[in-house]
Amino acid sequence: MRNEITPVRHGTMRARNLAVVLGEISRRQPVSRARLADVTGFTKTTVSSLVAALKDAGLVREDGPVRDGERGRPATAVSVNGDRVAGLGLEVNVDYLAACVLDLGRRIRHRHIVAADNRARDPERVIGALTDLAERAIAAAGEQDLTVAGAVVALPGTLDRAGGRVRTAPNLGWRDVAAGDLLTAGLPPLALPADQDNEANLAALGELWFGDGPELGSYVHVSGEIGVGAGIVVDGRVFRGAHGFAGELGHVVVDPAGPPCACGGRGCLEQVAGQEAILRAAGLPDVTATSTAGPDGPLSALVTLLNDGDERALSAVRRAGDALGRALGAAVNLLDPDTIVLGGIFSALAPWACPAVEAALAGGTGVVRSAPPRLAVSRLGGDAAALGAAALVVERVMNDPARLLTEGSPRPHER
Amino acid sequence: MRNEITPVRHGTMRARNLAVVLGEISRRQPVSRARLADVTGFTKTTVSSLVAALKDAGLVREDGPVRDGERGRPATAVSVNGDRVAGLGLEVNVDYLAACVLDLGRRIRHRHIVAADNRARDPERVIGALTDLAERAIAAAGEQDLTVAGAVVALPGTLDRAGGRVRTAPNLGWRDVAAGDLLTAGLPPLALPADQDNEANLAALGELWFGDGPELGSYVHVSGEIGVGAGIVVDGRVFRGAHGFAGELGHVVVDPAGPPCACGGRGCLEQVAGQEAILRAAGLPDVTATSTAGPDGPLSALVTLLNDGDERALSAVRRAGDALGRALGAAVNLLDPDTIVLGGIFSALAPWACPAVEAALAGGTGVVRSAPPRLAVSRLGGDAAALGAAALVVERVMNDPARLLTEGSPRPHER
DNA sequence: CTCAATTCGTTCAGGCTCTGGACTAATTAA
DNA sequence: TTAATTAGTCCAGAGCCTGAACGAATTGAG
Repeated sequence: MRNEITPVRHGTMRARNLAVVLGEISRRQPVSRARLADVTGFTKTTVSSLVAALKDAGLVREDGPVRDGERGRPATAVSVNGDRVAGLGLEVNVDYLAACVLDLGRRIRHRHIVAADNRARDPERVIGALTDLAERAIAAAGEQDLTVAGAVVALPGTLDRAGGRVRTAPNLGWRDVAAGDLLTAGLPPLALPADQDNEANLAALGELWFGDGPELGSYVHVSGEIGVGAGIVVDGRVFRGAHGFAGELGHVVVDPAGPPCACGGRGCLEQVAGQEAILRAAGLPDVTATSTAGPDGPLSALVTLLNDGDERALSAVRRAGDALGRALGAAVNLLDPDTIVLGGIFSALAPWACPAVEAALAGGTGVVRSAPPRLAVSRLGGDAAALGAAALVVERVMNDPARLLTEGSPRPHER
Repeated sequence: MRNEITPVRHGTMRARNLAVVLGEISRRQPVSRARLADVTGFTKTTVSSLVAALKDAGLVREDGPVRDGERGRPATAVSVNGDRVAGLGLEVNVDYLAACVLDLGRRIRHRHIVAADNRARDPERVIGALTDLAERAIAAAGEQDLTVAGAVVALPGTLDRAGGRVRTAPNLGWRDVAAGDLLTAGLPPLALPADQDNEANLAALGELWFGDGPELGSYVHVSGEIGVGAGIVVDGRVFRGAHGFAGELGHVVVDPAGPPCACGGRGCLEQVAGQEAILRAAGLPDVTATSTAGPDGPLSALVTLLNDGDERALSAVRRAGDALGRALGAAVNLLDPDTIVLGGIFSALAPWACPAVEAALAGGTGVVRSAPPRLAVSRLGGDAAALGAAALVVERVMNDPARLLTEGSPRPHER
């Protein structure tokens, strides 16, 4: 339970230092060995040795001599090599499947979204279709001479990550599905084990890497589609809580006298600001089952109404924004983020919802903190979670490149 | 912003491994070197060398041979030596000051609480009085042959921990006070730098070490006195958020139409479940300025009424419990703790407040998580934060014993 | 009582990784 | 052409962990 401090051996030391140097290269590229020695505190000897190992693994590249205008021998520029290793991100959502291949240089090399009504299908069938998508993505990566180092799947539900199982995914109708096993069975063996994570967490990570990223600092990323979820990122890491269920913003109660929720509570945020609730309040049919599947599908009608100034639609969105702002007020008091990021359906509705969100937020977060958190809107599309999943694989490679050096054989004695 | 991976050298490796072994000794004491080699994965040689270093520093002790009933050479039992090093915990609160000396074996060696109305006094005077208390504590430690390795101060307000400053402590009337400098100036130099932290965070840590501790896992510890605060502990570590203001449970809005709060919001939990609000609702005068200062002072009248079955008092506490439960519901959804611990004034009121808290909590935390969080009541007294502060010093020694080995000289290149 | 078996802890050679000074390489300024 | 400057490599050395061998202390069988 207590945070474990693990033994360190020479191998561990080497592995960590490889990560240190790789990280510094990524942050400052192109960069010379001499400068790396400066910023890391290593000797030039050590830096040379570490860079050589990274170069052998294809993670890093020499770009040729560079003179800085100063005198002295010109430096050899070292950069991350984006052309050898990539991460695969996968996403299962209610009305689509998505795959995304991201190279070490954080360039998207392949991206594919397939509309599919996954509510109507068996979990096995869905994972089967996802595996097909993954195989095509791996093939596409291979054609670009990229090796896929690992895969992460984004799933809309509560997970038992250690066991590789989906506990419940209410919007998919799943219950205790061994998604991890099903997926690994269908995939060629990768250097890193396949992993899964909550869609909201991964969408938040997608924002970190592809949105306004580093400027955001610590933030809460709201990512509603059918349900309403939030990914909490503190210092670049996802906060998961004790069992991985942190960030369940959708079931924060915003109106104790409100309508009952499937979760057993009353007046959950999801019942007021979820996609179906907003559509209903705006007088639109619940179109989730119609042909316009895929990201942003069911919302287009609502956006049209809003653009036309339809009063009922506007008030529905305002009411949702107010409820969202109040729930976020609690999140701000409890989690102390720098920024709130609106993603999912709320990024499309932001022009109309933001004022209400901001007002409610300001009313609930007092002078305790010096500045109220900023409110930002995500510019990422519907497959933010797939992007985040791929980015997570890339991040893992960057944080422990040694795993790719030892050619697949697991590192000794990790306890 | 991103979590930094720091370079590892031989010295770092050694330092971490010392911590590994010391931690394992603490967890399993008395324990043989052979068993330590088993559980850590180190060779017997390495364990012997690490234990020898810890023994030289006085952190560890050999207890003589022990036969396990099995055959073979009997083992030499190794245990944490609680008789050489200690941590000092200090606490400034509205109506008292406290100090506490805790040895490495987690035994309390000295404990002193002084009632004092700190609202009426200059910050310099308060810190001065605290320094006196600290000096007496250090002297008391010295008489028991204990070296005080470091000190941590618990303060009821928002802090700039890096700068050693109190930003605001509304209940003390402090604003931008350089508490860290004032304290270090008055104290003899210690091996570890003096540090400060929020009272709620440290009270939560106190619960971890002295309450039901390890069983709690991840938990939210409510610690209201004048204000209402919460310390969030995940896997044995305090969660602080981006600026260290996480856990501001007192300013979660529980009634948007409620009374205005000093923080600028309306209907904050503190306005309904804070000590003054409860006393007022129960028809009691606000006695915080009277002579009954010190922990639990102003509450005794209320507890008497509750024991007498006074309907007005009972309903006031029920209403507070309901509000607290609703705010905690949001905390559970966002933070996903195993347990909620009621401390501060709520531990005294628990018999009457718990049913309401539990009911409200159950209504706001649905089936998303498999089991609702347990509700526990702290058995710690008013100086829980001072205990937690001292425990934090001890924890730091345990997590990095090497700092005490190198005789005060700071370790090289920590960047 | 003696000897084999067993377990504990130490000793010593060896290997991995970082350090630090010396050295070579490549360039600019005089 | 030469001195100065900066980049990167080489090589001996030191710190720390590993692993096999060994002495120490005890139990149980003969």
